[in-house]
Amino acid sequence: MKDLAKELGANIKAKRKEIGLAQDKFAELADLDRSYVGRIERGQVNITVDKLYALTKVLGCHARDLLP
Amino acid sequence: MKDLAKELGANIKAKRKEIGLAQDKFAELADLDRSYVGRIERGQVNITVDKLYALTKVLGCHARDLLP
DNA sequence: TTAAAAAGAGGATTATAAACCGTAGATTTG
DNA sequence: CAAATCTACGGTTTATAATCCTCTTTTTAA
Repeated sequence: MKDLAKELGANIKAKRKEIGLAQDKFAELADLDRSYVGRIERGQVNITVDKLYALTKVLGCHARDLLP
Repeated sequence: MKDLAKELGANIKAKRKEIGLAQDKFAELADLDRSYVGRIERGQVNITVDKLYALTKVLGCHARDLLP
């Protein structure tokens, strides 16, 4: 599970960088806590499917593109 | 979110049926509670990514194949 | 080199996912 | 038909996802 979260987090972060969006702004747009988004990107937490969708919506991609 | 869970649940159920696996046995193989798997299939709960993977592992498919 | 912006990190709390109990109702099978 | 099997469904409890708040560290730009 730890690997899964890490890979997913890395993918999310990469996508965010690609867009040139600050973590801070990213969290705000996804209506999530900034520190939590940080934990997600670092792979420290196991997120729910609806949070995953909240993120992909902002990133402008599909969950498929982020899952390992 | 409710729609998301419902669609995901329906996809999981369909895949399980396809394999000819009982919900009961399915839960056991995925190491999840039987009643909880029932709720997942009915779209009543918002599951975490690692539970999603636990299910796909048993179903012999990828998360991509189940996500709406 | 420094100030400001951005990301890392962690404790404490709240919300909710997931487990653990069961019973009722279908559906199938002998 | 009865018995066995499978699913729906709900209440309660436990584990943990997610929030909120704060401070530190790193990065970037001036």
